[in-house]
Amino acid sequence: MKISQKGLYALQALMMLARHYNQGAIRIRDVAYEEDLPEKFLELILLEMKNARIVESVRGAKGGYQLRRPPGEIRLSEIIRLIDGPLAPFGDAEQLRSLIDRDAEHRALYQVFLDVRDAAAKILEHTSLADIVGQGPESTRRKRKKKSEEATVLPMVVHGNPRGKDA
Amino acid sequence: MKISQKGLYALQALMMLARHYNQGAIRIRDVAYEEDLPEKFLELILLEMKNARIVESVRGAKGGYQLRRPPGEIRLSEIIRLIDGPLAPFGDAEQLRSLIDRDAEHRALYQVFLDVRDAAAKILEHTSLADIVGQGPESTRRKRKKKSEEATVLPMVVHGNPRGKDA
DNA sequence: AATAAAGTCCATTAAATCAGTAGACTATTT
DNA sequence: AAATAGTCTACTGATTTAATGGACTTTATT
Repeated sequence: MKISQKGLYALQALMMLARHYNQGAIRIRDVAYEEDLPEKFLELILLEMKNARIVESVRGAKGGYQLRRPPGEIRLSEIIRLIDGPLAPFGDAEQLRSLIDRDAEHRALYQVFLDVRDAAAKILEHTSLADIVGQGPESTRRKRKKKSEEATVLPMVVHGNPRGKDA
Repeated sequence: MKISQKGLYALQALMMLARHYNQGAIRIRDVAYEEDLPEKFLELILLEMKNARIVESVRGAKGGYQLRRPPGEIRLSEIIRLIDGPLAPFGDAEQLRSLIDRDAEHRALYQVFLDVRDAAAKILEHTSLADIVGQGPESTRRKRKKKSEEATVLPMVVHGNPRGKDA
């Protein structure tokens, strides 16, 4: 799963609306200004999220957008799936399961893809907007672990990473 | 992280070479035929993997490609990073860490992205070609868990998935 | 030495996706 | 009626993706 610029904008916009939850409708212009997003592009994004019933709009003067549900009930997985599609790194979970059944030669590879998607899903299904804006009372998310176990992910040693990045 | 068609081809090609490890050089044509990949495209992919020192080539008649290291020492993360870039869903790990430091407003969001990338990295760094072709003796990978705990990832209930896919 | 086999390198391309922008239209408030 | 603000449709330029084609180089075999 890759999160596009558009996906990031969507998440930022919703975080802003979450911060202003229960303060009535917020104008697109204000969301765009506060989060520094391209206004016209944001317009399309909010429209899409309205159609997906994540936000609702108020038209006309004094109009704007607001969340349709409390921030604690909007999970990141929902937003990301809407804007950027399935969480799986290749295809979607359904396809992968089918390939694991049918394609004996590559079964193990697809199983790894599915494991990756499950790991991502586990995190993103359990994290809500409330968890990532300062003040949420209802928390979907289990607390971060302390600095003690920030284990580097590379116990296998050997050969190193040929690019400097993403170690 | 998204795995492209090209990335999948790369993985399939390397699985094939892993299956034929220690059998000398295999022609591009044979890899393409056995894995059903577009031959000319595969040519570019193998060249790229040669430059990354994952495979080596033998030129001229009786030439072909072979792995440069045993299948147990080639991790999926290495291949995917080469072809499709960083494992993080947005930017790379370095960037995310920097954003977590500098962007107070969105810190928690970027931390979630980093958590997702760490989860993917943990799986892909620990899985080698040997783990996903039938016969590998050296296994990098911890065994799959049994059918008992195939836990569905959605304990939060509520609202359901608006698309039918990738549940 | 000639030929065939095989990888290498360079250029091009059609289609899709991405990241917007523009403008006319509709609904609501003042 | 005027001003405000969301809605909808269309377009665009840039980039990426998934290839293809063809000339060139290297090596083995005859």
